[in-house]
Formats: sequence, structure tokens, C-alpha cells
Amino acid sequence: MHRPTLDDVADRAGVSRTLVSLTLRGLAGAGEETKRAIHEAAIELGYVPDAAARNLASKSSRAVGVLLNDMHNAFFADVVDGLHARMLESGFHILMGVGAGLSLERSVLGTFRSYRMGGAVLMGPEVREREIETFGRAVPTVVVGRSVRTDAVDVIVGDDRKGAMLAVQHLYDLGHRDIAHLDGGNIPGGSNARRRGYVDAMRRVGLEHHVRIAGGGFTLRHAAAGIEELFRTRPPTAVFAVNDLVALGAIERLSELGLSTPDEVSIVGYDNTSLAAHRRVGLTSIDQPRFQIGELAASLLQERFAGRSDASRHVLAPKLVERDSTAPLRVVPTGKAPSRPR
Amino acid sequence: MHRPTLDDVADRAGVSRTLVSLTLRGLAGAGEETKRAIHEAAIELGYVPDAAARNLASKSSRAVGVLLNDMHNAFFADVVDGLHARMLESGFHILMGVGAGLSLERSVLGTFRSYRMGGAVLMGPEVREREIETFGRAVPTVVVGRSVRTDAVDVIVGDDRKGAMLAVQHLYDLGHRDIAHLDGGNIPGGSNARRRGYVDAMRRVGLEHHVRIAGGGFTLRHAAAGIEELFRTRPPTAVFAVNDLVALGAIERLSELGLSTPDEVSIVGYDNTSLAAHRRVGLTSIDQPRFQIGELAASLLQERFAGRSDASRHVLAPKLVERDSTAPLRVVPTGKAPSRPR
DNA sequence: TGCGACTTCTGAAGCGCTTCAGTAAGTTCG
DNA sequence: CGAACTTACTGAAGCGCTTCAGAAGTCGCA
Repeated sequence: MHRPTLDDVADRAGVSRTLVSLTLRGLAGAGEETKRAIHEAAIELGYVPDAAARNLASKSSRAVGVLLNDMHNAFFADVVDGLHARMLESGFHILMGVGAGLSLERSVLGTFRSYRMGGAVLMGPEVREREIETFGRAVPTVVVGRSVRTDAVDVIVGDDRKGAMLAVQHLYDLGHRDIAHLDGGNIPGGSNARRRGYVDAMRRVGLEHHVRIAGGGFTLRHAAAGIEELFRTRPPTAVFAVNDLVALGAIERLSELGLSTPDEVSIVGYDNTSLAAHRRVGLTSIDQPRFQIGELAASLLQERFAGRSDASRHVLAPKLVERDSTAPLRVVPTGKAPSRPR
Repeated sequence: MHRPTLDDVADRAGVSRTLVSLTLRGLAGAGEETKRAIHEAAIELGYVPDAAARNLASKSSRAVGVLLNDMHNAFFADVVDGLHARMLESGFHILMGVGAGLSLERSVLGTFRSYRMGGAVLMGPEVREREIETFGRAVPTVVVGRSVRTDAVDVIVGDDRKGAMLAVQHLYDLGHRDIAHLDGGNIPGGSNARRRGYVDAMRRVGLEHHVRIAGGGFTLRHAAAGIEELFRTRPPTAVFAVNDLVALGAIERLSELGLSTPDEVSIVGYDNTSLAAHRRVGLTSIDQPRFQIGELAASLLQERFAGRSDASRHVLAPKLVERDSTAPLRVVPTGKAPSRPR
């Protein structure tokens, strides 16, 4: 009644356990005929190897753990797709854990270590750098979307500063001068770099006195609050938001307040999520090569498995995707302004 | 240099391995002082229990596996949120596997069995019913979003037939008669029930001769193809789509073909994803109680752990969420038709 | 005083696998 | 023709843990 073990298969095939183990893992050692008999016996018994026993005995596992800090973020889904594509080829499977919030994240990292994951990819982890380092020393690790300064892990980040500058430049080129930023707050991750890029770009085009930063978070609510904050002085003519969700939240709140996009206020988001891409949304956004990031992460892990020991760091260039949420600045105080040329 | 084991902790605390094991798991057996010494030793050594050894020795694991058939579907993310909320309280952790496509799905199920998962939640699995049954006999399992007729697993489904009928009724009430359906194809899951509900509802309101089914898939491309298919005879005035993504795809294709939504064609989606909810999208859709589904799944698993052995089946009622993609039928051949009242 | 019952602790077995050292044939080759 | 391989296989150790059967020591109570 209990589930079959290697010994059961061995008995049935009339060979030793060792030989069955070897054969089922595709290693040499058995003759052609014996091989066949072993496979047959395994199938007849419905043998499924026990990962716990296997990992225990071999002191490693053919699994890589992926930490997601937010399942709702389509960005990560695309990265995982890329990872999947490359990882499966090499016989690894992927187990994901969701860590919304610090304590959950810690527990996921603990689980990964406890399971002796062969490797790990941490997507936008929020725990302290020290913890990432400790983890990275125990498990070959790639950190995505957060810049950490330790040589215990490989790092892949988008060039968020540059992306932010692209956004500002785009708005500037459209004639906007009153360009505000909806911030993501001071949590680890890209939002600091994006804010910095915004400020730098504003300075570069001579608008340092127009710098206005509001909001401070990644949700719709933060977006609405940020817009209200800006309205207390005056509505901007353009907004660069820390991500697409915030950008959409801004559009919604603006429309509630009587300003339409892009006619009265232009908006640029970040991440080019599938949400942004939908025609009905049509959000101008900064794109990161997500699938590529996943593939790169896989390659880095494989290099680690193959013995590379020095950490590497990869900065991927973003690009602007122009859609319908940005338009040339309308001439301000005069009555009827021209709408955006089609 | 190697990672510390129970024995290391035991040595340091000056007690036996057994006692350490007991204590670290929070079981009784050690005196207060000894307990403290053990915890101290564990922390000093940075002890992390080895899940493989633990699972092997105890023949079970405190993990539940979640199979996602599509990471991009926000529906599942919400369900997982609900599951998380309940599962963590009881000391389980959640490991997710993505199974896009049959063979991947099988490999994920294999991984779950191999890891002796304490329980599993399968979200919209596509493998054959027999395989689900086999799996369910090995691991306490809840199947979400697919109706299977085996008593080896618990099942949670939305009442898709009823949801489809809600959609049709809504469109009918708005005056539409030429109501077409964009189908999900003949894969296991809700799409059959939705199609059936569509047909039944059409019959009930006396429109059996207006039944038109096109498309056959869950992607934007399928949606576009479905719309083109419908155009070969004539454009419908209303479309009920198998899910939100297909609904959006339909809207896009229609607009490319010169028909706007909802003025010329009304559209209803299914699942009420966050995509649908965005103001700029504003898709009328059928909502399922997602978070609740996750919570229910957790409860069912816990009942199983507690010893329940008979399978249960839960059908959750959907509801219509009206937004901006549906409008009263315009009077047809006469020149200027009234647009939708705000 | 004696005895059962509790509390606190230990030792050893064993979960199902991998791995390593070996054995017993057959094959090659100088 | 025997040393040196190679091929096909076996047995036993051991991975780090849980669990089970007890061993001391202590206490309460007849």
C-alpha cells in the first residue's frame, strides 16, 4: 500500500538498488536488457523518486527557488517565463515563493535554504542587504531589480536612472516644463534610482526649479494621494510615475479632478506592463527587457553551477515606448488649445 | 565549514540530539533552562533545519504546492492571496510551480509528489482527469476552476454556467439580440460551462437562432480571429467573451475594424480581473469571489489534514459587474443613434 | 515504604536515497 | 598467458532528521 521505493523496483527487476538508482538517473552501468527491465519495473510500480531522500543523500537539489515579492506584478511573470525557458532545458525545476512583506520574505528565504535549493532568484527582495548576503553565501543566487553591494550574489538591474531620464527628456521634448514625479517611496529597489534620474534629468534640461516630488508608494491609493498633493500648489502639465500602476492611478485621479490625459496632463509610467500595452490604456512607459532578464538570470545560475565564484553585475538598458498618454504641451492661458495631432 | 546539524547544536548545548529536535519544534520534554540553552546554541550556530532530512524522517512536509497554469492571470494571484492568508497561520508554507502546457504541468505534479507535499492546490489544471485522480490519492488536493468527477480531490468551481447566463441576460436586458460568444476552446476548465451557459441563456430568452460561437482560445490572437470570423457573416451588436483578456482583444480588433465599444458593440468579459477594473478599461465582467476561493481551499486542506476523507465539491456563485463596455442597443438603420446616457 | 505516574532526558533504528569501494566476469594486449 | 582494463553489477555506509522504547530521577499518595 505504501508508495514504492527503489528497493521495490530493484526486487521486481531482480537487480540491486544501486543499479536501479544509476539507471533511472540515466547514468551508465547497466546492460541494455537490464535497463529495459528496470524501466519497466519502475513504470509498473508507479515509482516516483523521493525528493527528500534524494536531496538528503546527494546534498543538493535540482530545484531553483524564485522569490516573488508581488504576484500581481506582471513584470515578474515575464521574467519567470524567461527563466523557465532556459532552466527547464537543463533539468531544473522551479519552485516559487511569495513574500509580501518583510517577515514573509524571510520565511520564504528560510524555506529555500531549508530545502537546500540548488539556486535562487530573488525578485525585488526587501530584506536587509546583510540577509541577502548570508543567503547568497549558502545558495547560488541572482538578485533581480535591486542593487546590492555584496559579492555573494549576482545582480541584474535595469538602468532605472537612465530610464527616468528618458521619460523626462521625452516630456521635455513635447514642450512640458512643469514635470512632476510620483515617487515610490524609500524602500530598497528601483524607486530611488528613478527619483534620482528624474532629478538629474530635470537639472540637465535646466528645470531644477521645477522639480516636484509627491506620493511615495506603489499602489493606486498612493497615486491618488500624490496627485492631490500636487494639486495643493498647482496641477503639473506632465507626470512621470514610478511605475505603470501608479501612472494609471494618477490618470484616474486626474480625471476625477477634471483633467484629462493626455490633453491636459501627460503621463509616463515605468515597466511597460501588459496593462500599459493595452490599447484602451495606451500608457507611454519605460520598457525593460523582461524575458531577457529571466534568461540572463538562468545563465548566471548555470555559470555558478559550473563553478564560477566571483559575483557579476548586469545593468540592462531601458527604452521608451510611446503611446497615447503623452502629448505636446497645450498653449496655456489662451482659450482654445490645439489637441494632439494624430 | 559545513552547515550545522542537530548534532552540532546538541553538542554545544550539552544535550542529546533528540532533545534538541523536540525543543526546536516546540514540543515538550525539556526543562526551561535546557530549552533556553538549546535555542541559544541553535542561534549561535545559525542552525537551519534541513527540510530534506526532516521530510524524509517524518514522511510528510509542511508545505503545500500550488500549481498555476498561467502566471499572468491575475485571477490566480488573488486566489493565492486568500490561500496564503489562511495557510500561513497554521505553519504551512506555500511553494508554487508554473505549468504552462501539458508536459510542464505533469512535471510540476511530479515534483510535488516527489517532494511529498503535505497538500496541493491545482489551479485550472489541464491534464487528464485520471492523472488528477492519481495525484489526489497521493496528496491531499483541492482543484480550483475545473470540474473533475473523482472523489480523490476536493473541488472548487465558480458557477460558470450561471455566470454566462448573467452575461447574456444583461445584454438581453439592454436590448441586444445579436449576441455572439467568443469561446475558449475545448480544453478542460470553465470554458465549456460558459459556452453551455451562453447557449442555454440564449434559448431561455428565445434567441436560440441567434446563437453564434467563434474564436476558441484564451489569447488576444484568438480574440482577434474570433471577431474576424464573426464579421464574415455580420458584426454582432454584443459579444460575451470567455474571459477578460479575450474581451479586450475583441474590443481592440473591433476598433481596428471601425466599430467602437460600447457605442456600436457591447462586450462582457469574465473573471473581473484587475485589468477589467481599471477605469480606462472599464470592462463589464463576471466576478468570482477570488480571495474567498483561496480561503476556502485552505480550509478544505486543513480539514483533510485533520482527517476528513470524503471529497467535497463547492460551487461559488458569480455576479455581474457593470462597467463601460456595455450599453443599450442603438436603434439600427436610422441615421444618428443616441449615444449612451451618462 | 512502596508503587504508579510524571518529567526530563538518551540511544538506536530507520526514512529512501546516493555514493564509494569492491567483485566477478569478459576483453585486450604486449 | 598473465597483467591491465573494461563492463556489469552488489553491499554497505551514511546524509540529517524523527520517532520509539526506555532510563533516571522526582513526586504524590495509600
